[in-house]
Amino acid sequence: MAKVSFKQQVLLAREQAIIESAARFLAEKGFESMTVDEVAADVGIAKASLYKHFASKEALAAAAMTRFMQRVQTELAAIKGLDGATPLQRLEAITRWTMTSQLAGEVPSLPSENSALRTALVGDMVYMGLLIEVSETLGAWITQAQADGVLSRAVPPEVILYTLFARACDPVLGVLKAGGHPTDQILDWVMATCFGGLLAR
Amino acid sequence: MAKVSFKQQVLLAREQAIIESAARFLAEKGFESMTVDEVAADVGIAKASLYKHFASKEALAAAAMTRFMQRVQTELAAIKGLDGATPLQRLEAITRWTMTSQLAGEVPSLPSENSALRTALVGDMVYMGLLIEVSETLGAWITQAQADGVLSRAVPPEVILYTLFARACDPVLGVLKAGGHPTDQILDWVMATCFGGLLAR
DNA sequence: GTCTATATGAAGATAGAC
DNA sequence: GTCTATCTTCATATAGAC
Repeated sequence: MAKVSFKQQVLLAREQAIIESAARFLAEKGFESMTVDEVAADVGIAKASLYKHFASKEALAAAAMTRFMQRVQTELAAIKGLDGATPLQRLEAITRWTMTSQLAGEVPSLPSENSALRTALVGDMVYMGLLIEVSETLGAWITQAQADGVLSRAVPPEVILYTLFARACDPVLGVLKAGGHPTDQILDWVMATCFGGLLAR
Repeated sequence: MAKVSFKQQVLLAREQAIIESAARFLAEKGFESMTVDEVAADVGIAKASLYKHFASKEALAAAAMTRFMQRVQTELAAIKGLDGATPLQRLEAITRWTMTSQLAGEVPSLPSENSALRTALVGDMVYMGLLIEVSETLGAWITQAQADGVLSRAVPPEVILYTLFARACDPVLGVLKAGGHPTDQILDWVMATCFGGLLAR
């Protein structure tokens, strides 16, 4: 374990504060609408100082996305530790967790296909590594749940994986929240439509 | 019927061309990333000329959104004309149609909650009027399908309505398209996950 | 209404003192 | 590393001739 001086710890803490702030703005208004000025102002530092920590707006956003993926991974590790839970229950657990995060304004909205951020992310080894690990964990649960016959076999695992990712950013959550519904109620509804579907059962 | 001179028709056609182009860029890269320059260049006119037609970028985007809503309404009218179709079948038809449009790059991605476009849209009487009409049509089918027992009664009609709106812009479609799957296959998969849910039936 | 040319402003990024 | 002040770019929007 490398020794970390007090000064370095302060710097690291500041860096975390910057990422934290960026993540919130990213969740709130998206990459294009977020400005480096407002992030710096929110943290309470000069913009030039921020640029000492991150080379570009893209790098900053990538750091925020990476931090979120790390949290996902941490949560996945906790869910793996649940003894006796079925793969399906684990999938439901992580989905509910991401939705909760989204309602709390903690999920940076995923960039649209042609975003500058997109390009930066696919070149980010750390982020891509995390993304792959998360995908593999989910993928294993999905195929197992399909084998168990509890998850639909009408669609390939790939489609289920993408759907779960997409639901973490589902705009329906925000609309219902704006409608004044309680959080638990919203979660139940959206989980029901996601897993149960719109058709009656 | 007011008489429309030839000159006016040419202008109207040009205006339609502008809207058409804007709609494509809006679908491709979103409101923030779309620039008035590229729209003007795409249409083949000077930017200043475009501003003779539309007062602002927001107004242009609003026009594109409005045109899309008009198309939705036209499609809804056609679906209403289908004799013997159940409300559920009509809902499935319009959903499949919007997804098809999305894959064709014809659906302007709906603005995130804190967008400048959002503000412009809620103040646009024509757009809001169309949105309300469309919502009422869908709402009627939804409640009827619930009463028939074929659509889930575990969630209020409101949630189903929002979910259908959201699925018209589902990023899963684009990801699967990028993955090289044929359009019909994609439609079947996403329709299945939307209406049938992820759980086995 | 269409054009060329330009004004205006916002935002990403940097220079240079401390 | 942090700051103030500045540079640069680019996108929205407009002026003014035709």
